[in-house]
Amino acid sequence: MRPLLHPAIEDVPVEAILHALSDPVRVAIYADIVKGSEHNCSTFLTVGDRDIPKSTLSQHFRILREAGLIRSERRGAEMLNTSRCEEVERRYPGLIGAIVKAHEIQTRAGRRSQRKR
Amino acid sequence: MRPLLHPAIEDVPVEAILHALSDPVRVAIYADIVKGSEHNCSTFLTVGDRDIPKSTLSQHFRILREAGLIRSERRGAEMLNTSRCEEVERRYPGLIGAIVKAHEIQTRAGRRSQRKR
DNA sequence: TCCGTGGTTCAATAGTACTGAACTTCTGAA
DNA sequence: TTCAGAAGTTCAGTACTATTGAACCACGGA
Repeated sequence: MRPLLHPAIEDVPVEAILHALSDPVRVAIYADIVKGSEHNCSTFLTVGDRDIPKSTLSQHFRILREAGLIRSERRGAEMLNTSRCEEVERRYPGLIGAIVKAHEIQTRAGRRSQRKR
Repeated sequence: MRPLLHPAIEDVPVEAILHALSDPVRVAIYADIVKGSEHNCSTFLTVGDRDIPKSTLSQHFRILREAGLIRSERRGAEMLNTSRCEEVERRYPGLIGAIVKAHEIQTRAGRRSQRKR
């Protein structure tokens, strides 16, 4: 297996970060990781009410990783993913916070409008 | 020609905004429009040092428009594009500001490293 | 009414993303 | 040790999205 790639934040264009977070599954995953607890990939085999195949999940993690958003470390058989938000914050202040907050706002609004139905 | 679609901000998912701004050409265009002046599309027939075909440009504007980021109005033969950032700001506070700022930081860093070469 | 300018639409092609199947790596049990 | 199982990755085929040239529409002015 090829080694995990963790680019320096300086080498990550904003576009890559926005692209990584422009997928509903990936923001959901990332928002969860940012909350602070360590996660392995299998935590996310279902996101919302969708089942995600593990090959897809693996790609999602790769994209988050290569956008400099998370750090993945092999721990035995599994993988521990932690957020790199301090680094991102240093380079692009306020960016991650605003996106995660926007995601929360949307999630709350979504739950409200679901209750109405 | 079909009428221009301007969704209500409430109907725009964050993912659409991030996706719209995850393209280098589109952020560049949007950053310019946010600065406040009105623009028609042809202003952007070259972005940076790339030539953009006008069909492509038209699609980029459509994506920005359908992400709720800009408002386009026909003025005679041309199109005036203005930013809807107050509305976006009301729904997703801090988001646009952080992204535009990140884009500036990157542009500055890019110019610096080009000078070094 | 015709031309030029500014945009859009269409359809073909190029480029990404998703996913099942096969594989690797590690752990724990027998 | 060996084997089964759990956690991920890789590959390759298919499905989706983006880009772009060509043809078109819409308006304004000569």
